[in-house]
Amino acid sequence: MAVSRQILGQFDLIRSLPRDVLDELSARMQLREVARRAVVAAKDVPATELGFLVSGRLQGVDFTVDGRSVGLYFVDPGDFYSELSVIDAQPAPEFVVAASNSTLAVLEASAARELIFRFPQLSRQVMLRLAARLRAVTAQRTLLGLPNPFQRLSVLILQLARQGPRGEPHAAVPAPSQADPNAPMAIPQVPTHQELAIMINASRETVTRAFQVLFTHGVLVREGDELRVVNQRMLQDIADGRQDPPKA
Amino acid sequence: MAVSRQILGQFDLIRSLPRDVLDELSARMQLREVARRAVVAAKDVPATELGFLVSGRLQGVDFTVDGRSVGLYFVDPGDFYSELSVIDAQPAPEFVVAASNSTLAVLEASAARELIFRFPQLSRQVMLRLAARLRAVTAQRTLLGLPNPFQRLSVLILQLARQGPRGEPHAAVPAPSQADPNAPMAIPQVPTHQELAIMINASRETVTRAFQVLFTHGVLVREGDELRVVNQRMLQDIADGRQDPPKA
DNA sequence: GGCTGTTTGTGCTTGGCGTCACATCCCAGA
DNA sequence: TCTGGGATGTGACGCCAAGCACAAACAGCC
Repeated sequence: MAVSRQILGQFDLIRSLPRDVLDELSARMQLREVARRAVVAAKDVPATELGFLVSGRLQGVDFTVDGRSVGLYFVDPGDFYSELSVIDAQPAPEFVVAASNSTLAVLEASAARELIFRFPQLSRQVMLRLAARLRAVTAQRTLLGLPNPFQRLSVLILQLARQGPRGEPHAAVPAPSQADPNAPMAIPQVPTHQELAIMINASRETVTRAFQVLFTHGVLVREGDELRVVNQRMLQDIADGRQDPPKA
Repeated sequence: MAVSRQILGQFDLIRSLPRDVLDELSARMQLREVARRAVVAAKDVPATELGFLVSGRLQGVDFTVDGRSVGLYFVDPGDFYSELSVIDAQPAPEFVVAASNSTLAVLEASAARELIFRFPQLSRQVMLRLAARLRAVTAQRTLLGLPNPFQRLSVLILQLARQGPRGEPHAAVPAPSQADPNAPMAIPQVPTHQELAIMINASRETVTRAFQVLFTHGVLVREGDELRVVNQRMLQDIADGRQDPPKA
């Protein structure tokens, strides 16, 4: 077998398939090792295979005109990737690179497509994944549509604090109205100012200065690697445009 | 029957289902008339039904903080809508309103969900729709990430000229590298400067002024309702950041 | 410990773009 | 034909944020 049944069992997507199908998959899939920084799936090229991450970590990234990279989402072991390009056979809109040394199991695109549509359970999961990504990107688009850098940063902080540790842009973000305004919020692994700046389409210095203001107003507190949101209401008010960003 | 078989036959999505399923659908679906401007599906609320447009026209819209509406996509007769919220049972990220008086056929959400996952053919179509929307939104996000308003406008013009008459953000936009640089490009129904301004996150005046520059440099020509792209290369160069926007 | 590269903080200057104001222009509808 | 409302064009002004330059803090790593 090219890929052991044991490994296939790691993946929610295909775990529960009938034995004979799993056997065939096992034979047709390929195991592959990639080093950190390796490009796992190229942009602007239709994916040739659907990938499953066995171990390590991948990241969806894109590049701005000036060559900076923008992190879009992470892929963790047990997850799959390249599903968009596989299902519509169009060029991928982003790169997938290895964030650390990783082991992949890949299945040829047309076989993957056929498999996905044959089993409703798979269709369902892939569809939910697409839906989650659609929501995440929509949220990003809304954010970038805001006029004020300060406002964009506020929205981003709230988004990051709501969702898991590092990214999971796939996760559905609850609407502001649903969020408990008293729940303590924190961002465990704060991205660098530079990274935040790219996400909100602003300069690094602007982010730094905005943080200064938020610190001095006691809206945020830095605690080691963690960023705590102390005054969530104020942040929300700025994000919603109900309140102007404090000058200093 | 609540909805005639004849009407169901209009919809690619369900047209080819078995007779007995169609009969059941026919009985379970509801026909509804809505007036222009009516809200067909609300934002931030999970959809209660999957909708099919029989006649008229719908539009997906969102609102900015200052109350302006942003057109996201259109729904034409034969299309369906609210699929995102139906399949993941989460609140809808945008409104769907009637762009003109319209006739809808609706199917209760859980029934729709079950139907979609029962027939691979439906899964496939819905998935392709989601994929197309994901690509469209991703393109928008990329566009808004560009630093220069002039650059953003150039990208938008190229996008609009590539795709159909009025929008179809659902349509897959070919990558720049694939586009024939000699093919004459045009935007048949130019949106107003105000609308364009919102799409690229700039002010109306900035759009006007940018157009002036493009006209005087012979990059664009206005021809009645149509906007022709004369110098596609220059537009592309500006869009890709290879060339600075001309000052005047 | 030192050394090097990355991240953060801050002042200064400048240009770009948002905003206001008003003049046209265009067209639909009375 | 006139008229009013929306779309467009254009000048003037002010301010915000980008960009540059550099200092300081910090993290690895030998």
